[in-house]
Amino acid sequence: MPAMSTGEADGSRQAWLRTVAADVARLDRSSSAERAADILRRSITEGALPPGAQLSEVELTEVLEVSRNTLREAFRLLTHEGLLIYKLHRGVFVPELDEADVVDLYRLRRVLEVDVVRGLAERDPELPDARLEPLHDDVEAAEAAARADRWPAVGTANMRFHQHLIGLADSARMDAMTGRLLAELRLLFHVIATPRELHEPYIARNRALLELLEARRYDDAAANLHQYLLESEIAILEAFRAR
Amino acid sequence: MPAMSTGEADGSRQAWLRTVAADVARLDRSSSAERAADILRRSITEGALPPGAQLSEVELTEVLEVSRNTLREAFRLLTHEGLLIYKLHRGVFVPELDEADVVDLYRLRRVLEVDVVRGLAERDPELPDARLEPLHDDVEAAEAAARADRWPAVGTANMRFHQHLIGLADSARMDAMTGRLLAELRLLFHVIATPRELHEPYIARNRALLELLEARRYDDAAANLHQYLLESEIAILEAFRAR
DNA sequence: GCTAAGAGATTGTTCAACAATCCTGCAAGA
DNA sequence: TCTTGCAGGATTGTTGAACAATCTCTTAGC
Repeated sequence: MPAMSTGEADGSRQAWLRTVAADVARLDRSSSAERAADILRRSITEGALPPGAQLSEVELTEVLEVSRNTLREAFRLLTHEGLLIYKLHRGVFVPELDEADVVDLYRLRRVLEVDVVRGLAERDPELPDARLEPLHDDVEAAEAAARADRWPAVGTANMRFHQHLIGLADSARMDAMTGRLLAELRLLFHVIATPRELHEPYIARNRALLELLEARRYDDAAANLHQYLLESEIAILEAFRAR
Repeated sequence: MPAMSTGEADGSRQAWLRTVAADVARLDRSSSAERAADILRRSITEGALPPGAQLSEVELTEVLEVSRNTLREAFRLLTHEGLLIYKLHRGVFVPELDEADVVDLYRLRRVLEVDVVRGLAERDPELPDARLEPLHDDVEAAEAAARADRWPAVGTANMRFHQHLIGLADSARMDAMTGRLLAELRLLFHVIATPRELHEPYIARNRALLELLEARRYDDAAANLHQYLLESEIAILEAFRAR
């Protein structure tokens, strides 16, 4: 640990400590179970494993080159993210979400995200512009992906935008909950036939929301987001019924 | 499956199917890992395993009479409930929550619980009085436990009251989140010396809240609950600093 | 007193085996 | 034809032992 003067640079030193801690955590996360979970997570969120699919233990031990016990630990990890469900003595399956799940997920998204934005008003001075940069990057990533006609990437950028939005609240538990909610939401997207119609509207709405945040108009932003999520829920429900 | 006329009794048949499904789920939950997790969960929430304690694998395999693999699966279950934390190559520990965690937990409680109560207004007709009965039972259980000077039991009844309150929203995900939040909250209670001073105020407040709900005065109930949780957070923070 | 090497303990992972449960298909009976 | 009961095979649940990787604590050396 390098010796630094503690007075003026204390804040930057804290920041540095956090980045190092994040790096260490990233290195440490190299357990076989979590690596296997990473691969399965991608397969599920990208749709290679469709809802309702069963994951065979023996088959996956060969593909992932891990033991059955380690694989089962990976299953548990994904189970608690909502990406798999366990049926005792029958195996693990990719969940099949229905309309009630859409309503449930969106209700929680509205509650959490709107509260985060509204809560920003009370601590405006603490929020430097730099905190909004990740959101900015996500918006531009979505716009770039749309120009390249890569709609799944647009969806991914949209997810990140909302995850970063929640991140503004500095609440570890909200971050974790949102991670789960968005992962489950991705499960829904795969049963929808037209990704373009689904994801395109979000691009402009995210940018509009970001501009309200940058202007520090938090109440307007909250109202905007509330309406945004209500309409988004309706759109998904409709796409879901039309599948 | 008994044959029933599908016309008039369709609603009650659906209800019956749900109760059966719930019974089946309850029977199915008998895996060794989950049983071990149940025992450990109680030990942690009741304080037998204090915050900071390490759980040795070899020791617990003997006590719980399960293999190391099964025990580790139980650890994973509890890890994702927030009742244990994994440190790679070092083992599992009971988390030590600090003041920031109190603030975080209460922020989420306020967001979720207040939203549930406020949301009841929109579906008042669907909410029969019977739905409030569990809350009623919890209030009376708390009052009885207080008369018997059993303050930990008062705390348990209080937790159940709030879990049942969330349950009114019929949201499986809110139920799960609340279960986690309240379990973590219990972790905090054990570092506080005076359970009576901590739990006593909740008894009357819960009853007052219940009466507002029974009177269908949802907005008043929501405002009451919001203030209730704000003050409760302050009380816990003070007790925490004074430990 | 401080640093560095090593022994011992603990966790991470694998493998093979057996028990318990589920699914499938088939045959017997109403 | 439809239901019921019963194998048989396949899959999951659990165990125990073994070895590798990592951490912790003690001890030796400066």
